Amino acid sequence: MKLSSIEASFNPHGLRALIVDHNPTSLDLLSKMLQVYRYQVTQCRRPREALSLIRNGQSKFDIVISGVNFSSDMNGVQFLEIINCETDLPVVIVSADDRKDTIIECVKKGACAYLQKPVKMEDLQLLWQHVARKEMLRFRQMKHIDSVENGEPDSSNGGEDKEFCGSSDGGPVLVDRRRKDREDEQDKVERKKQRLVWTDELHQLFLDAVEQLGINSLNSLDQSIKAVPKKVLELMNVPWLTRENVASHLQKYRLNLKKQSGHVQESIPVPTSDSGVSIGSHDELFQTTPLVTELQAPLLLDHYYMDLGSNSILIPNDRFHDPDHS
DNA sequence: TTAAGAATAT
DNA sequence: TATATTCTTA
Repeated sequence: MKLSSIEASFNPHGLRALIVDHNPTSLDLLSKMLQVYRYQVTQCRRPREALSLIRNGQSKFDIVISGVNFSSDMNGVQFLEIINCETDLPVVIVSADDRKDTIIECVKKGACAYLQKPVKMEDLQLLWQHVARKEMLRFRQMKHIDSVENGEPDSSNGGEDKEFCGSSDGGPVLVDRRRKDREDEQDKVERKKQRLVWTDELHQLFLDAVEQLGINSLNSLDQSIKAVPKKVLELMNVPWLTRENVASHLQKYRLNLKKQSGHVQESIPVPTSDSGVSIGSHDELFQTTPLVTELQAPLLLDHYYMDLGSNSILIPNDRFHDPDHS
């Protein structure tokens, strides 16, 4: 594993989060909030369900976000214990319980963070840090193991990779850390970063922004800076979108404008084939898209008007800044 | 030093 | 082709 591949986890995009909460409403709310930052969310009502999801390995996760109070079943602290014993997934506890004892107990049992309800967007945006931290830790461990395998001197333990651990619920579990690490590494590679898809909703926001700014000045002689990526991005107000995303889209948009206006305007040269016939017709995408009504636009506009109950919201304008890009 | 816009890569 | 990334310029 190279460091660069670790750094791929230095942002929330595509991180697979398993969220566990007995209350369907807060489960749903948390899910929506996480999706704003493009976490891949799996919901779960009961800890036991969550455990079997993790154990059967069908779906992999990068982080677990759990409540503490569950009506029946096992409680959150037990759940936390078991997960920590069987896996090295980072576990974040979310609860309205602000008693110091509870918090301390959770941290003692291995919670990597304890978030007070109501959860803030900023809290969720930063959860990737816990995944990254574990990732780097694993990296160090692996380097260590490899050096032991290569017969290099080792001052600490004798290269013991197996851990024996009892669990209150399913009997003892034998974990081969080394094998698991390899699997997880493979897994990490498989977590491809998502390629942006310009959905109708997204494109409509783009169009709205461009329109507000005034159609771009095709030649830069026009002093009033109009539809430039940064401005468009700001107006669109989609937290996970990057300037580069918009720039790329804008480039294509302008190209298509040019093509289309070629039919009307003489001043702008139109690409022609050998036969002198104008080539390149319209691109569907940039034809007049039907206006998206609030009802029709599900997730995306949801982000705009999402009501988080207590204080209505909210999409923070300061987007996450990818350190890779700086 | 930032960001726009073009060119190029995937 | 659509989108991402890199390069050049301001």
